[in-house]
Amino acid sequence: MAHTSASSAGSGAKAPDSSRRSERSRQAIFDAALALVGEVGYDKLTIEGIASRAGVGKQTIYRWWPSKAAVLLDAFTAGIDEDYEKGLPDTGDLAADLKTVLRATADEFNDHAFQAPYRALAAAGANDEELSRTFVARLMEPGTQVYVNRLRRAQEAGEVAADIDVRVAVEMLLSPFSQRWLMRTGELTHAFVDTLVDQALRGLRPRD
Amino acid sequence: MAHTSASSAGSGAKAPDSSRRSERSRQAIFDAALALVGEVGYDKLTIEGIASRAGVGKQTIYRWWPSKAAVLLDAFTAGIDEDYEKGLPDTGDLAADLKTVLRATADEFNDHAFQAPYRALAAAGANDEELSRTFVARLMEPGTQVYVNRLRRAQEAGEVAADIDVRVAVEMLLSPFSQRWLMRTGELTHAFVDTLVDQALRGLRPRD
Amino acid sequence: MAHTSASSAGSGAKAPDSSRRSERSRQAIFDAALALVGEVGYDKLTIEGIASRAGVGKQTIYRWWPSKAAVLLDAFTAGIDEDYEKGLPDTGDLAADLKTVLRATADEFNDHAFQAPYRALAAAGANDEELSRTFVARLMEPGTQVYVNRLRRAQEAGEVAADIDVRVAVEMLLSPFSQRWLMRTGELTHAFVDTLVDQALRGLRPRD
Amino acid sequence: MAHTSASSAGSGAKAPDSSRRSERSRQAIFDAALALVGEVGYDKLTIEGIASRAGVGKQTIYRWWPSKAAVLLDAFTAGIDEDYEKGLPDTGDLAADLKTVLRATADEFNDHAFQAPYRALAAAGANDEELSRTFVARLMEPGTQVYVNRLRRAQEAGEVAADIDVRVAVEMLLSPFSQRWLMRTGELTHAFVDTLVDQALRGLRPRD
DNA sequence: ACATAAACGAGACGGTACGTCAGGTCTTTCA
DNA sequence: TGAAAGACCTGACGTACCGTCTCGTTTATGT
Repeated sequence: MAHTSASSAGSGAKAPDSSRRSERSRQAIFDAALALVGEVGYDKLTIEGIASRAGVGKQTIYRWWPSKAAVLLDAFTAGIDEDYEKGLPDTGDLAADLKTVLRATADEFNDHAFQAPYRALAAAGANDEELSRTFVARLMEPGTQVYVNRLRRAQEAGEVAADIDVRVAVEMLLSPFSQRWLMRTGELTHAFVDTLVDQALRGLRPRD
Repeated sequence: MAHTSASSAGSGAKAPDSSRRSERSRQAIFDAALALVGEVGYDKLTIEGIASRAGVGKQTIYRWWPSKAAVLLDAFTAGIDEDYEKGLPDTGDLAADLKTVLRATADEFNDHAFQAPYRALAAAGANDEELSRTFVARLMEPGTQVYVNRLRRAQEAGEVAADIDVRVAVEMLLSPFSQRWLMRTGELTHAFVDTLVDQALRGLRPRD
Repeated sequence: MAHTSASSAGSGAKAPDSSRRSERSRQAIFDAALALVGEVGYDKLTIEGIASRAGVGKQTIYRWWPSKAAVLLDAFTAGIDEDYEKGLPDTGDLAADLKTVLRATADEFNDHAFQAPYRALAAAGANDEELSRTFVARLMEPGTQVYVNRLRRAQEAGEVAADIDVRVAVEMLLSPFSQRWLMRTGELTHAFVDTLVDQALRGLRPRD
Repeated sequence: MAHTSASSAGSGAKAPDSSRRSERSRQAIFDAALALVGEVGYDKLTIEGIASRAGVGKQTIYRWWPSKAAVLLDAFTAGIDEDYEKGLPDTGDLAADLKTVLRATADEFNDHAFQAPYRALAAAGANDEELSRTFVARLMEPGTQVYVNRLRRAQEAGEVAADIDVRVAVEMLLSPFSQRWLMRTGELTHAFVDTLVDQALRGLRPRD
């Protein structure tokens, strides 16, 4: 998977030659950024700190990224590199499939190493429209899409009513989850996941 | 409604005498903070900027608040001061009541003056656990509670199935709304609100 | 002895009623100022520090003195209160008399408690003309004058040549002493004092 | 003559790379410091003021000097850079030679542009032992030494008695001069200089 | 293999804001 | 009503980073 910079622009400025880029530095910067955001938090994460920890000149960061948020976004997505192509499991039991996946996701979101950068990026996105578009497109949208696809298939199979807006249905499933985590309004337990799936699916079934 | 400072702590440090506090300065700081966050955004909002705009010494801000986030939170809540006691309307038609209120809320969230501080606080909360607790308790929880109450009443009236977890049901209603707005994953239109309410209620009805 | 403020001015400002002044506070301020200048040095001596140490409001200091230098000057002179009226001893042996007094003075100047405030005042005077006039008039001039008187008497007795400028002669005796101490260009030893007196007197004797 | 920074130390802190130093900034800082000390006086001289006037970041000053006194000392000595190697004139007439030089020095000390920084440094030195050592070594000692050398030569020529302590003799000549100026105890007129030289030399001559 | 040009590490630079300290003024409260 | 207490506005402190800009030093072709 290619990880282009978060800033695609570069209108007038002379672009650096990315073929001569030091892979070594790039990786060291990612490692440093992720380590530091976990240690000191996003607010105290600095370009200087990353450069110093990575054993890299500041200019090497400024040459390739426009902001610390962009660095972190690239670092995080490079570390994820997950395979959305498989899609959700489809055992025929929609509720069971959703519970399986969401329980696993809950465990992931409860992992400390994962929290700091993800939270930081979500927060930075709230105040920076361009960043949030990239964040959503790169990280959130693919994850959402697999749910949409799974529900679409269930809909075709008659498991879900035809007049259901699948997109909204997925949001009803995932947003309470994201919201609890991001705003710390509640724990992400397996019990919560189960209740969420059960109640969400109640409304999707075709009426008699 | 009393708005105490976001930092209730005061462990070892000697607290200033709040009875001698200048109400004039307090109000000027709130006005400046809200105006500036709208003009320059949260990241470029500075304590110095607030102090200067408010015609106030920096120390007067540091004396009463621990961070710019705390200032903004107090400023924002002081400006809201809304009356949650009335609760949601109850015309007997749950769907209609919810649509009415959520459409109005959508309009409010689409208002520019409201966006900047709210977004900023939500974002700051993501990286600062203590702040997020205050933010949730002061701003989000009361708003959520009125929905919980309304649904509880509907449940008692038999409009909503007895085995429904009302809290989760409210989250299914409100989180997609908040999420769309915060992450900019979609527009907050009246059509979206209507679909959301309709699909959410589908699952709540008692089964035949 | 009356200790008027170092700033005699006070042209337009309404003068406080000095008859109602708290002698208790005044003394506490002097004690605090002298103690602190010895502990932290002149540069880190602050009005707030003096007020706090003296258990006194800041305004009580600002009411009666215009600057920390003025406080210190009053504190120091109040603590000295020496008796210049006796004048120098006159045993008939000018050299012996001078050596006796200057050796004692050297010991005094080498005393730590004496150094800090005196140095501080001399330094402050270098940059503040008005203060230096007061400092000189109150502390240096009286001390110089007793030497002038003693030499004048010696001149009348024929021990010192009639065409000698006594004032300059005294400066030749005392300035090397002060200079060494203030600028730390040398030690104030008894040997130095003796050499100084001997060489200074050599030029004063009437010529054959 | 090389003018190294007043802070020779650099014990634990990592020293900046002086080969990359901006000569432009260095000179601008000197100019600003000297101009400002003349305009506002030493007490109101601030690092921020110097930086701003010099068009320089504050850190550029803090990187190279430990205090405003050190800046001023370097600025002043860089501006002097005088040539002590020539020594005092030696026409064979000691009194005339001394009067010539001291009259010129008196004129220099009466020059306004010279006064502010020199006074400031002398004063700062009184309260800061390390600074005073540098001040004396860099500015006062070389000036004193040329007098010592001249007198030594005169002593060898038999013009001055062999048992005279030349160092003390020079102090008797120069200290009254410095003292009058620093403490403002008198004017530095040519008449004063002449009297001083004449009376000082009276005691130096070999006895019959 | 060598020249050359770009990326690189390092870090000085002009700036902005930080959070703290003290200055000097003003108001409130107490004895 | 003088003095304690201390909140207030002001402004400088010394520090941390910002983003830009040289400096030599690799490094990686492309002739």
